[in-house]
Amino acid sequence: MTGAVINIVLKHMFSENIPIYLQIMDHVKQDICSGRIAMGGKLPSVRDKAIELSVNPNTVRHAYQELESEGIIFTQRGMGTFVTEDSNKIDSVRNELAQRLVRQLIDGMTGLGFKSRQILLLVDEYLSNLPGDEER
Amino acid sequence: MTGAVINIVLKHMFSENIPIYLQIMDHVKQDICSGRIAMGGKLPSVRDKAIELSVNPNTVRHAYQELESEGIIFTQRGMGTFVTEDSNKIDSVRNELAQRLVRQLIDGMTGLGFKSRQILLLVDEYLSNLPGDEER
Amino acid sequence: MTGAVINIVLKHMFSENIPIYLQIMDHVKQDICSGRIAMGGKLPSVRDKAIELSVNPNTVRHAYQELESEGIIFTQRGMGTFVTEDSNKIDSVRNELAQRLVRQLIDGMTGLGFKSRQILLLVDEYLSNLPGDEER
Amino acid sequence: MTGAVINIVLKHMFSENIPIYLQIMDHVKQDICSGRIAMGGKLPSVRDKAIELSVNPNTVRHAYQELESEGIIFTQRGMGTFVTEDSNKIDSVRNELAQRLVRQLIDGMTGLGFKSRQILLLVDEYLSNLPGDEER
DNA sequence: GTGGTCTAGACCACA
DNA sequence: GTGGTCTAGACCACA
Repeated sequence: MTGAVINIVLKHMFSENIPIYLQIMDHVKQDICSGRIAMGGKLPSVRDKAIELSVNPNTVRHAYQELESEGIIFTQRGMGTFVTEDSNKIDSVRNELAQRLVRQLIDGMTGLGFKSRQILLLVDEYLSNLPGDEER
Repeated sequence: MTGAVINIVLKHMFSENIPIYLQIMDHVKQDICSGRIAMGGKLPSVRDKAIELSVNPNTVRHAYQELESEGIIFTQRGMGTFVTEDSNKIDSVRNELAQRLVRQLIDGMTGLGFKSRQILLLVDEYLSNLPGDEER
Repeated sequence: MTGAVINIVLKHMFSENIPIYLQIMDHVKQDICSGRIAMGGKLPSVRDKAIELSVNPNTVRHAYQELESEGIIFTQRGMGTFVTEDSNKIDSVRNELAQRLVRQLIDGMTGLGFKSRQILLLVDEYLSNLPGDEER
Repeated sequence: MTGAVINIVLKHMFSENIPIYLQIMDHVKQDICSGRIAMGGKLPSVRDKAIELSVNPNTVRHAYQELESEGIIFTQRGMGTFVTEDSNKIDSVRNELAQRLVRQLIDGMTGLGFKSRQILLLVDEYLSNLPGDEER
């Protein structure tokens, strides 16, 4: 009754407007493309991943299923879920994602009225303020 | 009755996984921030915009209402919808959007394992392949 | 371009969520019931009232028509619009309005969990803070 | 085909001239401020409330969304809608509503030509005729 | 013509 | 089951 009351509903860290299962898919793809999970390596179980992300297991399952149907991961009965060993596949995923990101940036910035030079400058500036990243 | 009938359903050009009304909001913001719609200027009517985008009027209205609640546009009963005349507001929207775009790019690329130098190179390359844009 | 820009869209003083023509009706009723416009007296023309209220003449006309259909005012071709001379009519309007106001207050306050004593206190307090009103 | 057919369309109990979603908002606020729904408690689901009120679910959703944007309630994906746990928020809502009600009464009655003493008398009289309300 | 509200009904993501 | 988005279409208030 006395003192400040704060609403604590600590949940996952996903952006509100994109389906969570899609965001999980992107995360997993990043883990694979960056090598954080090796080719042929084992993914966390649906259960564990759900706990890690504070999300319902169904949501993780949905993401894994989509990734499987895209051929990026595969499931082995009773063993778990694994990254494909097709390096071409992984490369193409990586390229697609990178393409999409760059296109989004430039389409968006152009729509806002920024010129090429200004876009490059802003990106450079933002990168300069990043911590770490020794080997630039 | 005779011969094949082909149903061509030309529809809007929206990305699949983000609510349409949010994409409309971003488009309108871009129109405003780039000056394509002047400060204080009149937006297309809900109905017209809906036709232009091949979308239900309710969806456009949803977008306009959100924009109004963000203070970027305002409505005059029976007269239409207009861009705010508060230039500070517009500037801050522009900055927010630019920030978001750059952050998305860099977070995503970093997650994929790209280094700063590579990111800048890719952006530069993409920009070089753009048509027009004389005054870079 | 420099200095603060303020959005001036000075318009009528009506509450947003109730049709303007209804609010005009209530205002006219108050003018009549309080005697500010005498029984049999002449109302401002639609045109003048519209200007006074910064409203479209159609809206005032709508209000006047409704009032006429309620028998509170009547129109004389070429002469203008006049208050009824039926004092019973006016009394009953006054009672209806007063009833409605008191009921709204008490239903609302009760819904909020206020007790009778608290309601009276709040009303009294509010009245005490009113300016003027010598002859209480 | 034989005999008279009578269509009885039992509908909600809303006043005609105020948008239904606003009336729902007020009702919910009253439920919260009076403690009929506890702080942090769960609101009826959109669907249930719609059935209870004989109203389209979209209308209830509209009301809930506005209440959420006012910070009085919040939504948890797939779980439901809940009352804020910020007691200050609730207090301020309660005060605002009470203020509005009292102001409406007094402005209206004054406009009708009632004096302070008369207003208090009428309110008192109305309260005396209420059933129940032991603990006045 | 212009925005605002409402209904009916479908489909989706999440728990 | 729960909220969110979207379509199709009707009717209203206001200018």
